[in-house]
Amino acid sequence: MDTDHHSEAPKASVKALLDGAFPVNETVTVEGWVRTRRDSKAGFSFVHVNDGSCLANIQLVANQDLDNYASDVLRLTAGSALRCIGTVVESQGKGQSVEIQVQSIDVLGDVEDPDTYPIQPKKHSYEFLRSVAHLRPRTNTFGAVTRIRHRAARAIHQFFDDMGYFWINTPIITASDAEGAGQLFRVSTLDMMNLPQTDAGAIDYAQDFFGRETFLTVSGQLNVEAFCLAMSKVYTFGPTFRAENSNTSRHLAEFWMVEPEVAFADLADLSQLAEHFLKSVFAEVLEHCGDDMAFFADRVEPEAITRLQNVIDQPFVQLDYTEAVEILQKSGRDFEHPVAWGTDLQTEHERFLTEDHCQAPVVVKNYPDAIKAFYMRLNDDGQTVAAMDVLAPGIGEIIGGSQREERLEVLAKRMAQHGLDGGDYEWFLDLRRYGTVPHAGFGLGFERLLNYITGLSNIRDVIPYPRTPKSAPF
RNA sequence: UCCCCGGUAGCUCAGCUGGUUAGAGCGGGUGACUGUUAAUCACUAGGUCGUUGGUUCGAGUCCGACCCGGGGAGCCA
Repeated sequence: MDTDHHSEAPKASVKALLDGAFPVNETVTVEGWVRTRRDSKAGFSFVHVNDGSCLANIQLVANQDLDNYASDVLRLTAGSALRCIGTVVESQGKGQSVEIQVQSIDVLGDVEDPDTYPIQPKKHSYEFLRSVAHLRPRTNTFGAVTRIRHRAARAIHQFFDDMGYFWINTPIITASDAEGAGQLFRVSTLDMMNLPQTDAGAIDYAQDFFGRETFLTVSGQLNVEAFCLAMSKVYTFGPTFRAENSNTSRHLAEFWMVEPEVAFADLADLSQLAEHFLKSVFAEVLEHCGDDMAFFADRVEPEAITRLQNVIDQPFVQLDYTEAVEILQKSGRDFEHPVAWGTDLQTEHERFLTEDHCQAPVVVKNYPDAIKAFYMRLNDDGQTVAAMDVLAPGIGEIIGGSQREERLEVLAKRMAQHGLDGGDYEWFLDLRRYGTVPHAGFGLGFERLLNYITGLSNIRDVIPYPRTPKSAPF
């Protein structure tokens, strides 16, 4: 337990101390960053210290008889880093069960200019905190986000592991565009000031690093399908890149996506998987991040905890796209965008369905063929595909998925209709030539999930370093 | 990319229809007081009002352009 050769006292995280892992009268080493300091002229100071292990701080009580009381303790300000050796004692004050009676305190790093240190014990705007992304982990809010993000990621892996899925690390660099649109980040080592050209005057990508055009992945789905049709149950969980000029609170240029892919499964199996998946992750977060969730319920979104519990307790509402259109048309609402069968649901329509009509997560299934991607399975009606979106109140689309087109002829025809070059996708068609089976999968935006869990409304506040159009600092 | 809104002290903001030396709270410093809890009280330091043109006797305030940020829309996860 004692890995610190500077002292004999075992290191104690703030979380362990407040959990009662160290008995009263034990001598421990506490390390962390000062949040607040209050001095008593009776001859001692209270120093609240946070080490990120939990939301709460540990209170140090430092007496004036310490050698460095005047020189160091009285000069501690928010953000100072310290190591302290002290005794666990029952607190004489209210607000905490135990505190540390300091035996020695060592300032590891003071704050150069306390007057301009950005993180103060006060409310800051999220916009301001984004401008100090390297310091915002020291705030209560971002610390809580960080712990919940970790727990949710862990819960996702746990869920799939329990269900017999394998985690597949699909490539970040890819030559294909899974969405069929020009929205990719180019990966190149060519000298942009001196681009090699072909005889025809085009850029000669044969001279580029990979000998062809390459991009950052927009989805691991196509690659993971190959493993699905061998391992049966697989998923990806990794960074994803979209070069869309989207300036909203729900879009990032770099985000993390979870994409399960299941063999021998249809759309009904998939929507059931999505529901179990979300419920499992929410339950895990509620169980393990109680303090952090209580913080969000108190400061950010009063319903943060209750709505997660409601999702866990209630079955998701299942709607056919056609049904959803009818509900919207009969709603009597004066929508800005008209509702018509054959057009995609607009944000205002999705919000009505999930926030007003159902007041719960909604699974909308079987969309018109024309508005969905080429790889989605054509239904027997010849007009719709076996696609589904899971819509969450306040967030909108959180999951998008489909049963995949496993029939070679139908897939080839759909690819041609979408103008996709068969050559780059021959390997994808191979999967339909050799032992094809019905299979299905979905994509979940990890940050959107975190927005829903925490109640934070901006996606830039649930990822450590947000990348958005015209913005990639730090 | 489109439509709105904004940019004043380290932070959060106020500053009316243009008018002398631009204000508050928090934070910082100093002092008082207290087993304190984002303590309290007093004093104090701190601002080329996003940039740049223009209108005017006079611009934080009005107009144009640009930069940056936010909200909404589209696209999507």
